[in-house]
Amino acid sequence: MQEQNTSENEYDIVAIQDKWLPIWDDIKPFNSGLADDTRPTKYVLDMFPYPSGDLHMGHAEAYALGDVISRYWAQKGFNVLHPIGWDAFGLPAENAAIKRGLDPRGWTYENIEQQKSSMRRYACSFDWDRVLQTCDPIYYRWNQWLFLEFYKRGLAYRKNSNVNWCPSCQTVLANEQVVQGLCERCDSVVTKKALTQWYFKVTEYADRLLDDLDTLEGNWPSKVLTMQRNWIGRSHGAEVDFEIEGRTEPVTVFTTRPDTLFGATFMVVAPDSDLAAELASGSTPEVRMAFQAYLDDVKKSNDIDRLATDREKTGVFLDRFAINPVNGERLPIWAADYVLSDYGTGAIMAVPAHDDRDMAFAVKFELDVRTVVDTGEDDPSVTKVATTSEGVLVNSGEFNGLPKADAIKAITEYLEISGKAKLAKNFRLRDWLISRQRYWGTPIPIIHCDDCGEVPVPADQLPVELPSAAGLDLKPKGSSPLGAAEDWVNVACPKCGAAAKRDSDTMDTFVDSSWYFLRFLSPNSEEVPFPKEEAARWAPVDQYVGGVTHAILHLLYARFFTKALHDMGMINFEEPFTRLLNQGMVLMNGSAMSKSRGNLVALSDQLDEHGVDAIRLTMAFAGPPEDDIDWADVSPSGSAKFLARAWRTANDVRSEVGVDFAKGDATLRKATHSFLRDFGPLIENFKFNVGVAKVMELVNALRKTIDGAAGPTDPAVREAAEVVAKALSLFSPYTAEDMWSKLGHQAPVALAGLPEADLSLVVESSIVAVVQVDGKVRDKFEVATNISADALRELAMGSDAVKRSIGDREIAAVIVREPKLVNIATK
RNA sequence: GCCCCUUUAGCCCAAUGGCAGAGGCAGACGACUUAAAAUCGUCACAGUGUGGGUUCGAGUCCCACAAGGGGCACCA
Repeated sequence: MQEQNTSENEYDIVAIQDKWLPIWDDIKPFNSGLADDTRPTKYVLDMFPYPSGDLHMGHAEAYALGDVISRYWAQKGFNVLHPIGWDAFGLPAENAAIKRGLDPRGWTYENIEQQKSSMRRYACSFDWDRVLQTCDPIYYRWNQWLFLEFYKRGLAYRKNSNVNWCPSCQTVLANEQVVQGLCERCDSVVTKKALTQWYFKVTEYADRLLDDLDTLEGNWPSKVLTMQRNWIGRSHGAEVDFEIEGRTEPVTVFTTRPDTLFGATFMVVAPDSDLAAELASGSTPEVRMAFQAYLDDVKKSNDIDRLATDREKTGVFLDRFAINPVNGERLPIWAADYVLSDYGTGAIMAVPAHDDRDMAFAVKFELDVRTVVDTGEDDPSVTKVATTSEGVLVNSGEFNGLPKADAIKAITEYLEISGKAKLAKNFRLRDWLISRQRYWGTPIPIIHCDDCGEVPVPADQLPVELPSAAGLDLKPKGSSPLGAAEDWVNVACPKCGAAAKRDSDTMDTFVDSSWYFLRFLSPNSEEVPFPKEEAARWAPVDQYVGGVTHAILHLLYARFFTKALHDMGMINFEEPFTRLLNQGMVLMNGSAMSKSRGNLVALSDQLDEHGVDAIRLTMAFAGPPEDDIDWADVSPSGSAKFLARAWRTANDVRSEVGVDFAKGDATLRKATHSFLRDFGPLIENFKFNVGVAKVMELVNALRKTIDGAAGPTDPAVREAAEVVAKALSLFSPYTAEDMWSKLGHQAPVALAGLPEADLSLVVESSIVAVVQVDGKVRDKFEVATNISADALRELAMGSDAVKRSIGDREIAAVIVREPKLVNIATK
């Protein structure tokens, strides 16, 4: 048989892609910045990519899912801001540059161009007029501006502290770069080093960062909320002052269990604290030597040892004594590394009977155990197993008999009168170390002058641009490569004019990503980081989409920035991301894709083989978006097959644009409108996989109608095909656009608008009712949907099958749920 | 060690406390074809990881356990 015009009748995704991409470039359907746009606004944001190489399967999933949401709101008539940019500063660019002897700029911008072109092909609904790159001076000058605003307010400060140090890379590492105590890049054992570094005072916002998580409940994954709560880690308790023999000032300890004060049998101080050094120095020569030896040991230890479970407790007795404020007892003071110098006050009261760690220590060094809370369990002073649960006080003088909560209150209040205690809280959260001794980042806009100290770079001298990397040795050597850029680093002090030096550190790249969502509102402004009125119009982000790997750091830092900017009067909201979706990962045969595992699937190969639309559809259809996708379990060729099937239906329609749908086949119209009823809520609740299944269902119904009695001229066929094209545009925009065109419409289908369901077409006049006996189905019959309970009960009781099933048993109850169900319970 | 999530057909996954199956993959069969591919169509006795409980009724709620995944882990 002779084939007809092939291009007309065969689904050719490559031709379709080539046809529509330039047309979209021309008509810019997703331009969000038109002045006369009166549509309501939505801000949908995907976490921006790091430009390391081309896009991979993980990007493909994340951006496909974000695009479903963005395109959905566009179809619902919203002016959607859906921008994209690049998180372009950072170590990988610098390392690649070192390896190849190139400027990180070249590597970075090449990768950005590569990703940009892949993104366009991938047909995300981005507003391409709002692109930003954090390594552009026009972007990072505002990092510097914000840093200086923070500095003015005391939110940016410099301090000396013990930081993570990789002896091989010769650089400070962020906490997230330390994996199981090893440097993530070279696997060297990470040590601690005392360095003066810049910090952002995140802890000042600890309470608000914690409390405001409640406002996100239901809109963020509960897993992320839990992780943030744990990370901030607020504990309530009391600070209690202990007099120290031979010392004027008392030592304050933080405890969450002031109710156990009578059970304190010793005190422990962090060995690396000033207090420990001072107490030791006031002790005997033997103690001083023992302490110094212990301190050296502790400093040599690393996180691998520290984090080992079941680790033996170590410590050294300082031969000094504290006085228990509740009973005047002398408590020996020990230095031990299970007490941290940077949490609480670096000193604790030890209550071995009711704390596992104190008990382990007491057992090891044969210290007293005194039970002061009766929990009903065996006596810890006998068993040497601490009891930490609720109970009533014993051995606690006038407080005996009080339950835990009351005792905490009573003892704290009792000590408060004499000024020896007060209620207190502590956080696990630490301030954010933002200095990096690296080249490829935002220079810190501070000048160090011998006379004036830290001098902020005046605002009119921003940006402090990164000098060219030419001639600089970027290899890590413990201090920033920028220090060697003589022309750049040596400047006159802005205050006194004397010779001074620029701060040569750069900022952590998490600073860049902490406020980029606001920069999209005016990515090229040289006047302001973002205009207040634009922020009021668009922000906060209505829907944020990204990986759960950023559950703590990025999201916490962005929340901190948002609160700080709020307090600076720049924005009128306090949470940056109203709703959050964490998509899963793309795996291959059960594990993360990697070159070394040999299970890498190249996105570009997949796109070449199956087409963009099929890959995007597969991502959405694979399962719930937060679940991982195992690429071995899904079928991109099946997706392509479905798309061809859907596309063919549009090709088969034989009626004119504007035909009266009301005259169409009732069965198909019902399918179309129940689809319309179900689809929106599914997408809004992130059930994209179910949404795709519903489109498939509608396509099946449509196919059946075209091939059936109603045929391709039936108006309902056109109605259904148009709905399919519009719905499919969220997942597979090329195919949808081509269908829309075949149906006689102008591009873009993306803005054609999903109609509301006509529910009158969906209502059933009759329904199949089920009769159960003791929960088992025994009969069913068709009844009117408006049947009364009595009538339904009557029908059910009259059924022969039901009677047979009941037999001669006595009926206990008849539950009627009209019009669907009757359940007869027997005795 | 503590906390959280998941467990439904060979596989991926649906199912407001009310007939366990929406959709897909793989498979079987049929139509079309000389044949195959493509296309169109037909085909599902799994009793929902295990054991208890609540209920007229449980995949769904509660408890315990198991397996898999994730988070936290000397934070006083």
